[in-house]
Amino acid sequence: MAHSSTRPTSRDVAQAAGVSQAAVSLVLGDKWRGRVSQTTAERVREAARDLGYRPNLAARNLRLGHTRTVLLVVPALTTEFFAGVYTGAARVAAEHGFGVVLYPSPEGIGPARDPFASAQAALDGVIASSMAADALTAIRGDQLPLVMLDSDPAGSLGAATVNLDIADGVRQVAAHLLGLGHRRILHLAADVPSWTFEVRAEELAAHTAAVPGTHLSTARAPISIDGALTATEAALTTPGPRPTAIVCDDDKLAAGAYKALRRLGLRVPDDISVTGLDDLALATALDPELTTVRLDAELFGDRGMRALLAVLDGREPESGDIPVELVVRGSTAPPPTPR
Amino acid sequence: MAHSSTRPTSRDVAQAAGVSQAAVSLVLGDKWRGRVSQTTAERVREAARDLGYRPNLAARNLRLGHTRTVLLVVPALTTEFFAGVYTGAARVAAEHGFGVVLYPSPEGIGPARDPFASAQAALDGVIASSMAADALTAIRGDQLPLVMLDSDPAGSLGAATVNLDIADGVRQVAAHLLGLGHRRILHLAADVPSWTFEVRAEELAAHTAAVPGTHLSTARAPISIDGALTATEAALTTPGPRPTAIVCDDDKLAAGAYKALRRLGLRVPDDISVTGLDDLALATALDPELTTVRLDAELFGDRGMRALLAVLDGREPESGDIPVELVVRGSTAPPPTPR
DNA sequence: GCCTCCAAGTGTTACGTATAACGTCCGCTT
DNA sequence: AAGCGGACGTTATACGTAACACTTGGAGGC
Repeated sequence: MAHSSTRPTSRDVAQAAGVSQAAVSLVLGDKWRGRVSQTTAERVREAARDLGYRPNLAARNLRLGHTRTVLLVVPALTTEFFAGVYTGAARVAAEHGFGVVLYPSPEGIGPARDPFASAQAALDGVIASSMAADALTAIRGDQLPLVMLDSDPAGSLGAATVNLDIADGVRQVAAHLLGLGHRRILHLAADVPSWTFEVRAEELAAHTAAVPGTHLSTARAPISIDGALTATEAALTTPGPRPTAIVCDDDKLAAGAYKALRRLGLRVPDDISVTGLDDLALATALDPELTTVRLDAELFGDRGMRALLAVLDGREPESGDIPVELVVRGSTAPPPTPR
Repeated sequence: MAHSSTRPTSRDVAQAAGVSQAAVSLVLGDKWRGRVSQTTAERVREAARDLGYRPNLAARNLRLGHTRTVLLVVPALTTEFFAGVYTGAARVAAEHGFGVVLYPSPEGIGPARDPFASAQAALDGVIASSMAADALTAIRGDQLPLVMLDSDPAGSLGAATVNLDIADGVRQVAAHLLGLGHRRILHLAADVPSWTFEVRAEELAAHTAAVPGTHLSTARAPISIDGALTATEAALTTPGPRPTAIVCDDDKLAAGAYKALRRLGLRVPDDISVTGLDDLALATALDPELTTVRLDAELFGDRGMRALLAVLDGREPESGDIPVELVVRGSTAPPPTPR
């Protein structure tokens, strides 16, 4: 409360402690090992505390040339999945003195092709999830360190990628269903052009084709309960033998499938089995509880952030996909015996 | 690509365009009405484009003394509700050239009492949701403009508040249930010390008490499906007449109640009615679909951000609670006729 | 007794931007 | 003809911080 009503600066602290501004910077920056005496350091800290001093981040960032802030680009915030990714990323960021700002892309906020204008912060790096290639090249043009989540390692222009082992998850689902005896399977696919969903389709096709006599059909729906409802209803009311299992690209689609099946008077799992992918809270709210693939969203964000920190340090990011786990619940059973 | 490999500065642009750095600032800052000629301005813009110039935000923030960045403090990110609040707030922020950084508080990231250290950005203001009083005073101590969401207007130390009209929502639920003939009601309450949940309890008590012969009981559960499951099961297996309706503090609790009822062999809504509050995607995934109170999360964030912008401008924030709407679905019906 | 060296600091500078204050030329009025 | 103001810039400065280069007063070595 020296004289001014504005926020105290390091110079105000220096004056209060009777030292130079440089000494304050040394002490508060913990760089004072053999440069400032114990007692002076304590005096500085006390003055800072008394004045309620907080360093001006803008000035620090300007001086240092970096901001310790990264941008997390996510496709949407309509499930808790990406909230989990954010939480995981933000936790390890905080451990390393970094902050995370979120950019729900692309049709969300602001001009879609300029995440940087919207994220008002100056950035040290970017973690981008399931991003379209053109937006990717725009970011690359900015020379910012970049980590891609859930993206084709081959198509990422050399950016580091961190992926969940979705392929293995789909393999587990296929093995589970085929092991129960299912041979007519409907794939309820997300109608979103994204690498991760292509992987699901390819992997499922490959594994079902490996078992003779298996038939795989596909229905596409936007990722919403109602979208899945109508798509499933349409797929199940076409002529021909009915599938005995529905593999959904995510849990939300599965919830829509449940509703379609109820409308059609079919019972899960007696008449038809259903699987999801994500393991959202939704999965255990359904009746019966959904057999699904558990994705560890927080670990995903965690690994993504660690990879970005590695890139920033010039180190090699840890490689290897994140394992996923099939969680068998009540929505899958052997197919009904034909009579 | 003049000479340096670092990011181009406004001075580089000036050199390329053959003008002074000040002129560049004028042009790019759109302050050149009668100060720079049309043709020079165009030349500057072209040079900036060619060099891929992006202003250094840290330098701008330092010069300007503000950051156009606000902090949004939310209790958790485990449902899409606060994701919606963020989305709404970020949208209007972007429209006004502001950015939003998120701080999931308090047991989440970093040292709980210092949101500012974790949010690495320098801040112009704070929007805080359902916040405990001690954290509130810590923020107030920093003299930052503050808007409180979902908080007691009387206890906010003079900070602006923006609230959903939860009281009216609860009133609508009570009127709906009482109108159907329910007289024994169980309140499945969130076991979280927060003003918004106190309001729900008080309001429900007041409205049921207004109808003679009505009995209200209460069960408390943490906000999770499993927590609600066990609490509901316990409440319904105590001796005495069974309630005919369960009013849940939010949709997630309602999902837990559904599971408990299924275990007990009770049917919704024939044996017992259930209501929620939030209208998450979960509500329509349940069978039967949940009668609940729709909260417009994005509008909530929108109004919160607008209020903060008003405070920053020295204007008076718009007052008045945000209306909510009862959505009647299949989970409520008249109570079973005693026989 | 002189040189060296270290602890304990201080003075100064640069980061990149926005803007206030200042110059200059020229056309036009009075 | 003198002056005046608008168009079109430029020069200089400050924002608050971190770090480099320097100073100073002893203590210790030989």
